[in-house]
Amino acid sequence: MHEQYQPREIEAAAQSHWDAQKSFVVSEQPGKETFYCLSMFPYPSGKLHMGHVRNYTIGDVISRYQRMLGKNVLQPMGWDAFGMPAENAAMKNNVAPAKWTYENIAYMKTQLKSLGLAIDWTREVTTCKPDYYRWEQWLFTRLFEKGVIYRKNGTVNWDPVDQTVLANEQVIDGRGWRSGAVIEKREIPMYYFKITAYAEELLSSLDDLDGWPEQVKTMQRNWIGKSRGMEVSFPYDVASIGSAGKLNVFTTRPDTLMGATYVAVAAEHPLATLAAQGNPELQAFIDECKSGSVAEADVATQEKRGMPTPLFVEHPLTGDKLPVWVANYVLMHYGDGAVMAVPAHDERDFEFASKYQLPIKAVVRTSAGDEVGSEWQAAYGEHGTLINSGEFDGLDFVGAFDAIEVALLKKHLGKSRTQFRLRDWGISRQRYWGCPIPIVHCESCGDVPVPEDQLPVVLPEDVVPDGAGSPLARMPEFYECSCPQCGAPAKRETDTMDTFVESSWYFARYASPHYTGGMVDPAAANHWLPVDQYIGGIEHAILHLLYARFFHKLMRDEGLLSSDEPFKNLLTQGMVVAETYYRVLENGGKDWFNPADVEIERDAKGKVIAAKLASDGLPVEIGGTEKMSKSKNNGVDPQAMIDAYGADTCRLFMMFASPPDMSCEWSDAGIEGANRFLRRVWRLAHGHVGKGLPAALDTASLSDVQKDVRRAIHQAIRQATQDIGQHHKFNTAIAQVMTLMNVLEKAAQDSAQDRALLQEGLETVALLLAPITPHISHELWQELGHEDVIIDAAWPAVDDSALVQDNLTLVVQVNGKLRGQIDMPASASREEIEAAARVNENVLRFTEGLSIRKVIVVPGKLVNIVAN
RNA sequence: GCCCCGAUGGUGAAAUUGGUAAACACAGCAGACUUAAAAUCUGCCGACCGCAAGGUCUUGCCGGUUCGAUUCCGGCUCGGGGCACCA
Repeated sequence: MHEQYQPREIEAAAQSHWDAQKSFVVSEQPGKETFYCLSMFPYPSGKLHMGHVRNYTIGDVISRYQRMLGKNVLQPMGWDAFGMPAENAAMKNNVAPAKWTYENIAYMKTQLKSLGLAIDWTREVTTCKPDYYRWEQWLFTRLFEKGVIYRKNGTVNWDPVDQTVLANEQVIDGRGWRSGAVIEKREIPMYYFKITAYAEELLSSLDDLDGWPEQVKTMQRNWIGKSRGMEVSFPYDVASIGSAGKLNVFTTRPDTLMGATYVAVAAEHPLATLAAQGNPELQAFIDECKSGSVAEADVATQEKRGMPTPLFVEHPLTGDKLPVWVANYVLMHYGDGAVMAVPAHDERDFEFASKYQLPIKAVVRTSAGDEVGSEWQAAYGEHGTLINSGEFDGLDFVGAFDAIEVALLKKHLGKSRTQFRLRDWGISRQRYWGCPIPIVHCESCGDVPVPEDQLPVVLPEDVVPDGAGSPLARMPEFYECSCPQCGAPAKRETDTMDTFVESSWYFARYASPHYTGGMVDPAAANHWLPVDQYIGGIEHAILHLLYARFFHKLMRDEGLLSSDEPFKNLLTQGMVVAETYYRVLENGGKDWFNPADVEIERDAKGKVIAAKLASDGLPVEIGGTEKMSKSKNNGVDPQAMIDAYGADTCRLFMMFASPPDMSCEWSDAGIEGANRFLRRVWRLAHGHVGKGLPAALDTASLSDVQKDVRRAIHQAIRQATQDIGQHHKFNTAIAQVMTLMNVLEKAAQDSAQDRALLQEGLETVALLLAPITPHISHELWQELGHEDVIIDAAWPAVDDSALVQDNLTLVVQVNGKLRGQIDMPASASREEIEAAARVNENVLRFTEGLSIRKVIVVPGKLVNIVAN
């Protein structure tokens, strides 16, 4: 055993052993319990970032721990390889997205391997390869025929200068990021997944996901947004329009119907279009509403504006004339693109009505009273007893809901309805680097799905996009084809699919990644699925996880697999953040400096007081900790850290810095500390092994001091097992091992028994660290005299007899304040504990002159004496 | 704007069910070893008062429940994630 800890050699040796033995290649083994551990696959952006290192280390710790519990563990990896960054890189460097992507994959794969992850690389999946996406196209055609996919118009960001559709991310302050042109909303035909048909199930089966964080389930429930309300129809004023009709709205507050004072429609609503005929002013307003991005955050934060139309509708119950307004806060795609406005009981309506002097009529008695003042109060939105509502006066919410429904039904002007906030999933993208949509447009046959024997529709890989629309739409060799049904000349669809589609089913493909007979081999899929543990960033809490759940149900309904949900347990990891440093430029912008180039100045207590740039010695501003990003230039390159300290040190630091679901702050000093700890472990083991391996431990004849050491060993096992196995709190598990190391380093090494105890201690350290720092543990295990390898060793078991303690220290409080401690035999009764506490010197001092009202004894913990 | 989450020493954090706030580290300070440096080891380390024993205060802010609140409840402030074409 080498005297120094040499991570480079140790890690290379361990990794080549695993490679040679194919240690992490798994196959279905009937009868052996499976554990499918999956980390969200990366987008091959160029090189690994710290978020990847964190994600994959967490997954690896769980995988290796489960393997030590004796399970058949599957941990696969792949590449979410389609997406916009490849097109951007292509435009910047004049290189084809395919080439750029494949090169990135090759490099990032070497990086992942250097982390020593227990991955079955034979199952690698790359979503931009035809053998993957052909099954996505196959499913598309099946779903299209079933009607689960359909075509309708959708709204997109249109850049009028570049003549192209932009992603929300590419719209900055309402303008195109490259052209600077004001963005317009434009309607184009798209394909949609009918996810709303699964809304009810996506909602209800959340209740069965016990292994998911409550927070994520809440977000999904709110996103799906099931609400019970009323569909209400407002008949048009025939005379003023020259045609009759009904304006339909949906409301969750039909009890406030008698307080509706106007109705508002979205700019895209047919009624708005109708009203704008021969009304240039209104038309101008509608056009203005069409500028800006389609992102809801932009729409919802813009100033609420509106314009009256000359139109009126009739109140369905009173027959009163209500004016029709066009308002920019009404969303066309939610409900019916129109709302009934009750300014007295809805904050947005209140704001709008106040701005445009529309009437406000209170119809609910709230905790704020019967009146509505000039300032909005939260109480106005409460449920309460109806007032000013004619025959409905005095009814509560439920009573009014029912009575108003009866009244509306009688007039055929409304009925109760369940509404979802969830919208169908539009997947058409006018982009090149994505999976082609397998549809052929034929003049006589319409939209024809590409037959199975003609799949895949292969994406040409030698194309360099230029940012002006989709290149496929300009490639006759791609789009010219004949109709699969009638054989006439036809045009292939040139849109590609949303990249969320690929990431919605990759977890199933890993079960049978090379299967050529279908999307998945049902036997393999059912063997491995559902995923036992899924790990990824919290930023995916809604969209990706909802789409993957949806796809799983689609595949189930195709008969491809039998489970209802894809991910049994979910762990959402926090972000990796780091300090930022900048200087303000003359133009007011900021110049960001990488932490690696900045020197820190501290005061006597170690508090950071200033920072300067190493290269010029001049001060820089400290910008606070933020998510590692290119824009803030605060990224720390994991490769540099692995090269300098080794993978084990990086993994240990990452797992120790904070629990996985919290954000994790990068610290150069912290990684030094992690490295120091591994060197300490190595040094202790080296000293121990150098003296020859000891004989077996005789647990029956331990001295009190030796019992203390052994208790420390088994306390560490107990705690670390709980922390890793149950709570995924790797930071406290590591702290336990550190505490154990502190004990072992101080323990005697004189007698054979001492040395046997140290052997047990060091084996425990190696085993408890094995999932976290697998390379050093691999090496230590051999040095400690084991023939087998540590990845196949069993996780250590707690010897309860080692934990027994004869005496306990209890805390004594007076009125909840700590006043002393008493040592008591573990067997002491309540009465004995209370008696001992009462005569404690400090307790007597603080209870002098007071009478004791109550004594609370918490066994094994404390005594609280209540006195006054 | 809407939904979700978070806030504890100089720093990262810990605290089974409401029961000793600050475990384990990092940084810092003092010392040992060394010709020196590195490495390593030992001690101190929330704030304030005190020679000390000890005391008072302290978990973003305000209030409540409780013998006892970092933990539960109500109301704020600030920070983060998501908002359907970033992945």
